[in-house]
Amino acid sequence: RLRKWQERIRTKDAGERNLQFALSEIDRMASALGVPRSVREVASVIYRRALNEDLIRGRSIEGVATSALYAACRQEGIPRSLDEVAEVSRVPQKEIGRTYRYISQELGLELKPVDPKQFVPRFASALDLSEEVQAKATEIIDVSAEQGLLSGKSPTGFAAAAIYAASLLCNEKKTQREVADVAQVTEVTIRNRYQEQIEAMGFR
Amino acid sequence: MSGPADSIEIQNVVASTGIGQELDLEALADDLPGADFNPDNFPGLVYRTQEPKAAALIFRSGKIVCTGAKSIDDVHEALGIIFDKLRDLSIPVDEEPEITVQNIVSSADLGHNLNLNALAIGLGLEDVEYEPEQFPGLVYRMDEPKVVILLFGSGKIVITGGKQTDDAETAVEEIVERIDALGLLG
DNA sequence: AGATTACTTTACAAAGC
DNA sequence: GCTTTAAAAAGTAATCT
Repeated sequence: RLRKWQERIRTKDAGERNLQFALSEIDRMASALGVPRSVREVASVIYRRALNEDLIRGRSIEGVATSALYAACRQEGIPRSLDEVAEVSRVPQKEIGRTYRYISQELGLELKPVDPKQFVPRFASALDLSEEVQAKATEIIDVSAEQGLLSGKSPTGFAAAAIYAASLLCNEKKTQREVADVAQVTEVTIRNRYQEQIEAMGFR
Repeated sequence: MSGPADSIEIQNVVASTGIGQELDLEALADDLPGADFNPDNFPGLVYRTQEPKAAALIFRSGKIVCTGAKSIDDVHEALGIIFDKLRDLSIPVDEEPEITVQNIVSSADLGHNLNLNALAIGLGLEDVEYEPEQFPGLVYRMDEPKVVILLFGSGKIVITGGKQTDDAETAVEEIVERIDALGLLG
């Protein structure tokens, strides 16, 4: 009985240490990504829920913690791409995506697909673009999405192309390379999306 | 009436069987021209048939997995060729080993572009996986028939997980009905 | 700036780590 | 969980000319 008692304490301590580690990792990654404190708290709640539902069995703590943060960013409307999250995590992108899909399903998060518009303010400010360009990019996304061009396309690539197009239209030109770098997509993707969007806008 | 169901094409059939006899894969790898056997990588020996085109994974236990065939008839034909090759090597093979179809992969065309965003919400986020950052297709798990459907913006779809020949047709009729009910089918 | 090749997702069996 | 095999869908990416 004494053994059992000691084991319970040991297990409890180990669990407590794991939880502390996960929460500190969420904090570290959130800082590196520059996400607000409120999002870290949402991420912590998601992680604790995953822990209570026993979703961590067979998965790495770091993987679940990273996925919780990725999900929290989406839930709060300030998404980070999987690439960005993977950069500050020690878990490979593929595992983060897989774990996210799993906890999202099991916890019934029911997050809507990422809206490309939500990347515009962050990408545009990283490129020192004006409010005018942001508004134009947002308009381009709305118009081209309404014409069915968004289905199956990566939200970051879609946002990047719209920002590139808007920068040209507003005479604040950024090169495809510059936009590609902040959005973590290739110039080829920007070129392909840009052509479709310009046509949808009735330009060209 | 030509509808989406008429566009269904079987792309791949996965089946399993067994010859009821243990095998020495090292010896078989030497006797079967074109056989690939890397036990360090994978315990199965890989053997490909040209006509019909298929790939078989042959295991030490005598169990065999056949994949890559374009029809159930092709599966039987390809496995028949393999059974005969083994018999030619004086390996006793059951008269008519039972062949079980494990999975049929089909493609089809709904004939209209799809708004995957609206579809994800309309079909119910709880049954749908749509992460365009990771993959351009929307993943829909259907209970009856029990299949998984990948839907793309072009209206082209993939149906997989079915074991019956008509699972794909039933699934296509069902998904068309559900999409239409949402008013999301052109 | 193309073209090519390759990787992402789904399902499934097999034997073994 | 992973390993291997096959095939489709469409998007993205790396590499070469």
